Amino acid sequence: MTRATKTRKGRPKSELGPPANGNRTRIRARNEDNILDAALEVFADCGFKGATIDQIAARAGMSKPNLLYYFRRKRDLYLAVLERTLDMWLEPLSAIRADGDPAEEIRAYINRKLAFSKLRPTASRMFANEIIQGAPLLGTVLQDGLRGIVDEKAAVIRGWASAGKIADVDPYHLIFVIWAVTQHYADFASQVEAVVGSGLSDRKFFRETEAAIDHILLRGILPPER
Amino acid sequence: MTRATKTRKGRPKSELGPPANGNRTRIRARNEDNILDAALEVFADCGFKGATIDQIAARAGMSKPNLLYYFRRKRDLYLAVLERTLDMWLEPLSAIRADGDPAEEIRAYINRKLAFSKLRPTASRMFANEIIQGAPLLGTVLQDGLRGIVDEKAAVIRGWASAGKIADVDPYHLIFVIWAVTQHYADFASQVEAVVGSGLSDRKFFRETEAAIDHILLRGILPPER
DNA sequence: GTCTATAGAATGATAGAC
DNA sequence: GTCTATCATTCTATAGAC
Repeated sequence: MTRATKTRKGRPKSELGPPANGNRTRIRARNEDNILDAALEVFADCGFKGATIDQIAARAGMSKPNLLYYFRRKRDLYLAVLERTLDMWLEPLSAIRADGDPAEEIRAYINRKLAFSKLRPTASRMFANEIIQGAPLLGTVLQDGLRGIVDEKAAVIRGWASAGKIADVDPYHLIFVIWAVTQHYADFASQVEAVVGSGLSDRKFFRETEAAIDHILLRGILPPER
Repeated sequence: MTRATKTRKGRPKSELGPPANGNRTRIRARNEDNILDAALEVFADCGFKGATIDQIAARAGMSKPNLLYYFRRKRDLYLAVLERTLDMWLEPLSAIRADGDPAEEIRAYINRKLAFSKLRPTASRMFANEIIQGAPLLGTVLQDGLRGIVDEKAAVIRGWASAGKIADVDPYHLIFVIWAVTQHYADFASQVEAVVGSGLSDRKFFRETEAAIDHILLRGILPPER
């Protein structure tokens, strides 16, 4: 009775306005980009339910019905935004090379992930919002895409640990720690800003953050002379 | 024209139902607790805007108007929930002793914070939700209470570093790293669960997590023989 | 393709009986 | 203190003119 999953036809969802008779205009591409950019900001600031189509349309410089011409439903727009940035979110992990220098590969991974937090803090916050609430809309989409690549890279790191090239730490926890630390500076930027008055967009603060994280995760905080 | 900040009288907000003529019943205390417990769950799962009073009332086992008898506005309830758990959130940091053994104090702090993530994951997620969106409702309440204690403990940690008792790392970044890592296992539990199939409520996984975090943050991941 | 107008649903909050 | 009934608002989404 509840759970009325309405007309779910076999069509590729979350896509396109009316099936045009052959038009793939440049104006469409530009408007869709504008909408996705605007939606990212608003969803990150307000969450899915808190964001309104009016807000997003205003920020994209168009009317609400006009926006709904490109994305028929709010949920379609939400998922389109997440999917557009998913590759960027995964890329730093994918780039880990099994044949590189272990410590240097991990340091480079940390730095790539921190660079993502600097360049795309809004995308990071939107993902964080979705995951904190249990990924109710993204569902298994992210999770499925995630587990495979994480397992693969965890095996690589485990190999390094077995060979004594790095300390013997659980590779999954190492990955979680790196995610946690690097994303913290994007997701909780308002708190960081409130405490120290700076964020990653400040070049000096970014360098200090990178140095501190690299030091702590690679060398720990015990004094040099043990 | 926009921004119609309506009748904001000088009354102490976020409090109590009708100014009773002297009743401070036990039933009130019990109902308020039930409501706050239910609200915590729903706000953490859905965010402020996504949560509905109906949902919270149903989970608390009462009707919507009855809930609104105790908390006149949704926002009042939201802030009451956050305030009720704020002390618990800050306690692990407050407990750091300047006269203890530095490395052991920091390890104990990490473990207290991780224990909080295990015992109160929902409260952690609700705070995370609020902060990710820029703390629009909590405003300066949390930030003011936070900065003082953080500055104080950062000075303690800096003293340890200057004395060579721990490595020379920026104390603020060390605190941020500890927050990030320990809270990750509560806030992003759905992601952790999706990747490794466990969470902090699993005793074995909790011990492994604690060991891995302690190792990485205290000793780093470079191999023992440098 | 873009707009105005509006339908239809959900929800925060109140009134008033009991 | 608790309930039913309801108002008023906000919002998603659609219809249809241009």
